[in-house]
Amino acid sequence: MSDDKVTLAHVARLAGVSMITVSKVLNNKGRISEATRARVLQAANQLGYVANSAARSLRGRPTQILGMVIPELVSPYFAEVARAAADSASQMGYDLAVFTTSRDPERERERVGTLLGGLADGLVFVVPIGAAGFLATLERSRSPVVLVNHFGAPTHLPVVRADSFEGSLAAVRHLIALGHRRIGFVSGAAHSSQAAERLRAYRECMMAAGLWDEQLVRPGDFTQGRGVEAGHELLSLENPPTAIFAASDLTAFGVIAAARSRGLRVPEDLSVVGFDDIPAAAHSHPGLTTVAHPIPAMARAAVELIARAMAGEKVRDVLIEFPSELVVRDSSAPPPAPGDRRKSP
Amino acid sequence: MSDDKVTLAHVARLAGVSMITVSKVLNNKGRISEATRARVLQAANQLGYVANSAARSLRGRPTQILGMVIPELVSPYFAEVARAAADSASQMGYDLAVFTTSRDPERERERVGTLLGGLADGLVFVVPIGAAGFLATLERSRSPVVLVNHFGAPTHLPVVRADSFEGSLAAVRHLIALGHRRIGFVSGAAHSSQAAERLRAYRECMMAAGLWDEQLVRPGDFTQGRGVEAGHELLSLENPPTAIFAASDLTAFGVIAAARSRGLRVPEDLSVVGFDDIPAAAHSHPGLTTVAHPIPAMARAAVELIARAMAGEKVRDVLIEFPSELVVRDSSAPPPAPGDRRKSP
DNA sequence: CTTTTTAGAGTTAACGTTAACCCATAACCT
DNA sequence: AGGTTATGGGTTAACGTTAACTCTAAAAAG
Repeated sequence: MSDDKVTLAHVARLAGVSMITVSKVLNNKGRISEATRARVLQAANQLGYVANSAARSLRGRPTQILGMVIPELVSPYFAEVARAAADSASQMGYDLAVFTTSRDPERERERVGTLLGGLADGLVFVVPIGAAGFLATLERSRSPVVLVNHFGAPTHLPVVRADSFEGSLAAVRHLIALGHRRIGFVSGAAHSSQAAERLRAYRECMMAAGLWDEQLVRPGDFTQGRGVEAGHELLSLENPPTAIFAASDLTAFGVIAAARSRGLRVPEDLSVVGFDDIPAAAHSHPGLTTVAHPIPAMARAAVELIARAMAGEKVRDVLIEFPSELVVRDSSAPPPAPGDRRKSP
Repeated sequence: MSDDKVTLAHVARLAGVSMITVSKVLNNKGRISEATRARVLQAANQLGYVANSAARSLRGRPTQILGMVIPELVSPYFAEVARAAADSASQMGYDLAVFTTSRDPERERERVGTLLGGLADGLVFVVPIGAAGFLATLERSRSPVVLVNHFGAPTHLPVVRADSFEGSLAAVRHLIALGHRRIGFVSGAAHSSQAAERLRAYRECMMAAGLWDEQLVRPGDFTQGRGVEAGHELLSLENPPTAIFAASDLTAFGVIAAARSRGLRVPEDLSVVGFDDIPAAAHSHPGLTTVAHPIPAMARAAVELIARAMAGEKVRDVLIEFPSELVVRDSSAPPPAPGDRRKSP
């Protein structure tokens, strides 16, 4: 009942021809008579033959597969990136093989090797926090590689990324324009260059407006849980903020949860702005004011860049940067009039 | 500057040893002197050597990679399944390679072949609408395979799935218990067996309660857009429903949007219940009453099953079914008192 | 001082597929 | 008839890696 692997040899024997003939039929190469072709296809079907892609790719054939290495799929941001890329790839006739690495550098290296070592024709590498230590290796590789959201060490590899600075600037300016003077900030993970950009924008803007106060900045890690903690920390200050800018939407949700648990209303008592514009931001109540990365556009650009590289085009040193954009929803409003604010316990 | 692929041979030449020695060092096999080992590692590093996984797997070595073939990542349900599986796999020391097929049967076959043909040690196949036509082929394969959410033709392959019937029953009963008598239903995609189960539960429950009316059932396709349309259709009936059960959360959001655009409040004027419990369901306003599949548990079960199969255990004919569960939030409430309801234009 | 053991390295062959040739046969020219 | 060209198909030799041996020299045992 259960054969082992079915190989070309099995099909060939059943069809009464050589392996090569089978290979030619299956790849539509060379000249084969209709009769032989039919016999081979029938035999292949009967045996349930499926080509061994490892052997095939070892022989140097393109696989029509694009690889993606991404830190994780758990956070909505990365999930969005993966699905957008899968979409774009599919539209261009490629399939996307998505690998997660849990941010383990050893795994990153391995997975990149797996993909470039024959499995995939090209690689989209979504750079994790802290960037990869083996970009040099990647540069040396002949295979087309595109880095997504790389902000680290300079490289000749093509990069597609979304700006975090301008969008963050817009967010803080928005809050200042609404009349806020005490604006808290919950930052992203320590080694994320995206997080650094967001903090830099906040700092620059606050300093320029003469509103800078180190107490208003709390470390974060992009998670919701940390948002809750940081929210409580900020709201416990003796001169608490009337608005909080969080470096991710999840963190912003955490801040909102913290505020509510203290009896504060959003946005009447506290304005909250997030970053990422994950789908939940639009569906939450109140709708979350946030900064959006154009993820589908980025994904499309990355896939297109890969395709161009595979077509032989030179893409060294290409850098495509997408602007981030402030999306104003309902979680930001003017600060409460002095004395009008509910006191948090 | 740019070498071609770096192979064992290159490393071997640089280190002044044979390829085999290099292989042994890199795989920690055989006896190698410390001096040689160090020399080889240094050479490998210097050249940026990465093993060619195609060749390696061709040779029969396990890859520590689990494959997942899934229709798409665009809908939150599938995205959740993928991320949960990646999580479980990672915890068990495996990596998950996720392939999307856009529901193209040809592609499914190809991708399954790619994965089983050396790339992956096992396969989690999330069965698309209408099931796969090549389960027989899969059954014959020696590689461990688990089907997720398979409801189609009987198979000996192990299956992990979530029930849709009981949860749907609970949802409709919940609405009836609240006092609703006119309960609409927007179904899922035509060929989805999950959708069929949900419809079957609705029909059975409504008939048992003497509330069945064919007019109240509208075809759907799991999308939000179709939810909007179907919502309008149902609310335009001369005797419109006071509650609508949608076969997916996205569709439910569409129904809510339709209701709001007609000036109806949810849940005061119209109760809405979804299915899936996607993350947005918890964050939306009002929180969506819905039926939850225990996706993380399913994913874990699937991965564990694969692991057991790889360990040699017999898993033929295993069927693990998880119950679905009604999650009551704020989008369902008693129907408005007669005459009290806002009229939709 | 010979024999046995063992550490350390190398040889051979094979995994499944296919590119690049090569070899028949038959049909077509001049 | 002798040569040329299609046509249909087979041979050979890799792709990069590694399992299972084999070989060598030196250390340990007798």
